[in-house]
Amino acid sequence: MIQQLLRDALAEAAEAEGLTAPSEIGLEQPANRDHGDWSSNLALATSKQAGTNPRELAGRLIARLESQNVAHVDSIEVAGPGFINFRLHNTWLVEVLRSVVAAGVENFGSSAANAGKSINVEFVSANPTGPLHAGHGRGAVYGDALAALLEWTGYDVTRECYLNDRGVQMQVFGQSLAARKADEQPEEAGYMGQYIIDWAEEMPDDADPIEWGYARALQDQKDVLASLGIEFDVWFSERSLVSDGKLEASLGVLKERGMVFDDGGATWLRSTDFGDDKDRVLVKSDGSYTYLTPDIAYHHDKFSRADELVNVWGADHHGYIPRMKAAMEMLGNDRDKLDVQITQMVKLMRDGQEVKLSKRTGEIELLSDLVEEVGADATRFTYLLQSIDSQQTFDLALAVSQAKDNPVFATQYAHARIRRVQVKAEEAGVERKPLDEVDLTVLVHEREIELLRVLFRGPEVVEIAARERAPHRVVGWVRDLASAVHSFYQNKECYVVGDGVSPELTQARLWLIEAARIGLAATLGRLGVSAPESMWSDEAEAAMGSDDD
RNA sequence: GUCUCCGUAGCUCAGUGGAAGAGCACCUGGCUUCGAACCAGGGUGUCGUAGGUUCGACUCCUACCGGGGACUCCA
Repeated sequence: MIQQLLRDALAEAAEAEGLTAPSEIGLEQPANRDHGDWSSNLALATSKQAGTNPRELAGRLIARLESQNVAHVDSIEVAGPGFINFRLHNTWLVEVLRSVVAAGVENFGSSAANAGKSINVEFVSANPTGPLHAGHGRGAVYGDALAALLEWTGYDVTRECYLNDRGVQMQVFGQSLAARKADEQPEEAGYMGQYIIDWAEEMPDDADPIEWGYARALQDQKDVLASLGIEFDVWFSERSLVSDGKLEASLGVLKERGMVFDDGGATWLRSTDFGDDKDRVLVKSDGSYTYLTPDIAYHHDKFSRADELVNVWGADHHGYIPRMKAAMEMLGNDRDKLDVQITQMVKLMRDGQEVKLSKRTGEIELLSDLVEEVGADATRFTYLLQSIDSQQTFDLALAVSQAKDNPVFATQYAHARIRRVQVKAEEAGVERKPLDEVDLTVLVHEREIELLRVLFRGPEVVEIAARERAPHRVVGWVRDLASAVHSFYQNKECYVVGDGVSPELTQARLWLIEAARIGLAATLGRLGVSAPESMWSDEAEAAMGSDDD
């Protein structure tokens, strides 16, 4: 690995200067290529220790480095306030290509960084009282992609969805269905959406509105999630916490430990003792539980099943975090192992107009409508485009655009273009020789180098994205890769097979595009987006074929 | 009032304490379908404001300004 090589060399140089190098020597690929291929801040970090200014120290370190004759290194220079910049021969990128091909689509970007650790990712967890809307979609796709990212880095991942299948809202849901069935308006606090009217019509006369509605809603949610390729390992029922006694058990522990008190006929959790801004009611004065109580039992149960927990919640739940963390701490769990990711709101735009998501008014943008309109790939990719920390505008027109200003299209198209070249090469009778027999050092064109440089960054991006819980970083990277593929493909000096291209160059470029294809297919696959063979539909392709005649 | 997210190019947004970015839009040139449902160039910025920490801050800390969201014996 090139970084290790350079770090070792830097450490050796520092030692020769009598310096104690930092445990992790700073080394990065500068954004600006005028600053070389790799850059280290070692001199800046140790100049105080050396008792000299960074630039002078950098000069001394460079003299040491030059005498080491480090592999791949072409030249070293001091720059800016004291950076040590390395310029490398392209030979180091040949190793990148080999490692990508060796990993293949299955293993590209994967690591064992978190091997042996289990993690539970809970997401969606929408009330089973209605269909999922477009706002839920963001959390659903984010959670699923995050789970994939975590698997990529070695975690044993459980995808889990919590079902709030008991309590007040289920009663209200059942009453609303029953009211509509009787052609009446639901009571004021009831569910007003059009779907209640539709479902009430479907509901058999003798059905229990709550149980029938629960099954109906759950199936509806499962169907739309399946259409997005999302499947859960565990559907966890809130009712089961009551029936198997886990709710009473965790409440009992809290009582035993003096974590609750009675006031006004209600039972309160002393959450302020553990960082919450108010105490919270667990058992209301009418004897019923609040939403929080079973949820505490639920999270305590999850802690018994996984080393780490991730919750994906909507922005309206952020205030809920301190009380849950407080309760987990009271029950003896490590609050820092509960990681809550908050997704900010999504605005849907169609024809420049905002589409409202309000459940109350019934003006609801269903996730199923969204998927039907733009397709599963575009839905997933678009949701994943930007950080969940910022509000998102989801442009329905852009998501289906068949042009490169649509990031989904541009990225998939890059894969299709590579496949087309590969197929054409085969049709022309050009066979790709085994990698060992191919001279990759002929890859020196700027477009080729750029492809390899992007590919090199891939695994590191995956690692950062998993740590930061930020799938959008992988999306950013795969867009960069696609862009590099398009630049390569469009460049007339970069034909893979052609009259002016030597057989040696053809072989090297066949492997180059295969490496790029691996990067695209592996990343898109993990994000749950397809890597198509062609962007044309079968019919369009047939039509084009006949045009050639 | 308290908590929280956001504030970076005209717009939409990336940015891991290290030397300000992408796409779109815009301008210039190219492109008779060949691998062009385009290509090559061009950046226009007090990184919301003011302090602080640091050799170094878009990044960390504090306060303030502006916008979104949340505060319940609701879920």
